[in-house]
Amino acid sequence: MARRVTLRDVAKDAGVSVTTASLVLNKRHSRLSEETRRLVFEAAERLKYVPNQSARSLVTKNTMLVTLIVPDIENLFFASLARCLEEECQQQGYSLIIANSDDSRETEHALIGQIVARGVDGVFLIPARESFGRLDELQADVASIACPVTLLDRMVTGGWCDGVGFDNRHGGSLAAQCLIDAGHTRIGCIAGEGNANRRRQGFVDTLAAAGISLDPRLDVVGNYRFDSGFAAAYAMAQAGATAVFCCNDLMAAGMLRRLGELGLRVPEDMSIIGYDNILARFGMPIEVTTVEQHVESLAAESWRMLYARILEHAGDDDARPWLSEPQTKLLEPRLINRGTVKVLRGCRQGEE
Amino acid sequence: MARRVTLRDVAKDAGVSVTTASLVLNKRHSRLSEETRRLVFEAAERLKYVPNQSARSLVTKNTMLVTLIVPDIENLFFASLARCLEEECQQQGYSLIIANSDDSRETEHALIGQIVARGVDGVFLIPARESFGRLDELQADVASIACPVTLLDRMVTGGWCDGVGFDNRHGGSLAAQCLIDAGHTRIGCIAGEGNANRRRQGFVDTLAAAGISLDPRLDVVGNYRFDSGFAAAYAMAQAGATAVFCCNDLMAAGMLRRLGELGLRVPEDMSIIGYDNILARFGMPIEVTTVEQHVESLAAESWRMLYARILEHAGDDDARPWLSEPQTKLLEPRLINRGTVKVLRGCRQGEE
DNA sequence: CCGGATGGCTAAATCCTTTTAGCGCGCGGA
DNA sequence: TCCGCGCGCTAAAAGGATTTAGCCATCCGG
Repeated sequence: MARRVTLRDVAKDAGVSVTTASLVLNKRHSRLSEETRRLVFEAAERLKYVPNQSARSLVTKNTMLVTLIVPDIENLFFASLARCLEEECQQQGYSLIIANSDDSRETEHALIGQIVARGVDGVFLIPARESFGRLDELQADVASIACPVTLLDRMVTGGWCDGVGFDNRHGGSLAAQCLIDAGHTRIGCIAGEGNANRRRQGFVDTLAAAGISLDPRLDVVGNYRFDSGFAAAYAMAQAGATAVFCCNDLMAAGMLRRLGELGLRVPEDMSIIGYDNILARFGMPIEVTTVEQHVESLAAESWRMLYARILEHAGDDDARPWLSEPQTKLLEPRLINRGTVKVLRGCRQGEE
Repeated sequence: MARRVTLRDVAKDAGVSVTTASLVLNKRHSRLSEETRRLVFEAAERLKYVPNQSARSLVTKNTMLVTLIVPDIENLFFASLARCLEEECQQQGYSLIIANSDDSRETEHALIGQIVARGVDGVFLIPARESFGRLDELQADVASIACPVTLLDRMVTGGWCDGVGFDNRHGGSLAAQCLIDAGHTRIGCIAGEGNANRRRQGFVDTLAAAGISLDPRLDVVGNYRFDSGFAAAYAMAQAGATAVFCCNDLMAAGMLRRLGELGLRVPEDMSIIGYDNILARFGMPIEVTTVEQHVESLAAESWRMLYARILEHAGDDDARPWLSEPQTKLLEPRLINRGTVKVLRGCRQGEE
């Protein structure tokens, strides 16, 4: 293969030393004449010089690579997140390696091993579900990574690692408040493991504060997928719920569909609140009142945090910087009203 | 930062030369005593040695990185594909960098520039929509890449570059045959740019061969998204179609939903065929007869092709290997019957 | 006229591996 | 005795950048 153009070639062509060429091209022109700079740039241009990233990494010790470990990119929320993160990284010249842990502790462990070997500059980690109960293993793995790590969306409040996520309890409470304000009292909820459960918690607490309790028959466990919303719809309607809080939009979509099949109208016969506001991004403009998690913000905020760490890390010769004082940032979700919550007669509030 | 353990450290610890250590660890034990090998392995183990990939890349000239340029990872089909490709690559020890072109020619161009700079070992490229009409630019970009490139899903039959995709015309023809066999004659189609249009072509041709023509009012242009299926449903029903071919499942889902709202039953009042069979992977088990594109096969096949090229490429000192004779592989889609096509009375075929 | 500062540039060291070329030794055959 | 060979191992080069230390003029102030 025709050898690639090296810096030496450029230097020779420009009639200067390799050092000078490097200095010019990296804009480190401490004291270089305009003339010399022009010569080097022209030579580089003419020869179509592209620096060898491996060689550069070898000496600068940064690879301009960031890894994202995601449980499953085939999850709409994570797909969106990956998209936004990639954009953020790209803007600063970093490339994003994406790897799926498949929610498996073992796979996650293996991937982290690879990361160590490859020596990336930073890591976004969305812990696998299987790591929830195996915190010590996860921590050990993270500790073995020689570059900054930021936890995303899950397990972010541990305080042992940088983390950015959403305030799920507060999101649940927003949903509850919306239903309370609309005068609902027979309310259902379909939750699920992890964050969904936190949403449910905020939801339940807020209802309780308003003197409303969740009928156990209306308090079901979902799986974040369309089918569990679909499956739960009938029982909800049967049990006489007037409103249901679905802990993500996909379950809400399943429920909407099933209700439609059952001949029930939303919101006339049943009010629905979803969570995520992710469907629209995928060309599925399901009209449902929902608690939005602004993915762009999550991506921007976490990159900001990781990038800052990467910069710190570069200029240090001692300990792991982010072990010093891990940061946690919780973003606030926001209710988006799309009219699938019916205001019950005689229960209007706030308006005269 | 505590300097990472290098090969020199291992060698010193094991009491051998760096060369020997390298030889042992890379399993190139041409002629090394069992004893020496043990020593080196133990030292490496003890010191937790991890080779520096940058240094290795510098000399071996391969980075163990593969890039996937995808128009938009927030497209269900591409998300699935990315997932599968990542798995394939991972298995051979390669990491996958994912970058979104956003269907923009300019972004694609910029990304390819980065690829050249980073020097990855292989590239999966799903061309941006904007590149469809600017083939020469795309070709120039691809030619500038110094490693094997495989086109995926789009523009794969050009013959100027390796490519793997599905036979879209044939897929369309499968859909048509299904409807013909069921005795439908007033048939609608919602297509779209690119592959959808190829599917439509196969569909139309096969219908024509059976003496059926598509009413122009029933021949609409979609955008691959839920909403365009949703929007087209009413017109289809109005115009008296008994069956509609939706060129992807998302449009089929939109149509199903709208038909439901209109009080029309599927398949009793309207038969529907989708395309992709992608929704189930995302937890949306929409029951619709569809033409399946087996994503795993696409991923496996394209990785096989790319990997073979990477191996060729490694051992060559001359021309670009894949310029010699580009390969094209078309995979066959498959009809999955899920009962959303009604067999019209008096038109049964094949069964007695 | 001299010493020191400064401007413009470069030689050489360094980063860490892989890989090539070959060294020294013991042994078997001539 | 000597040659050649295979074995086990290693010194040194190569790979392409960044970075440190410093050289040589010129210029300015005293």
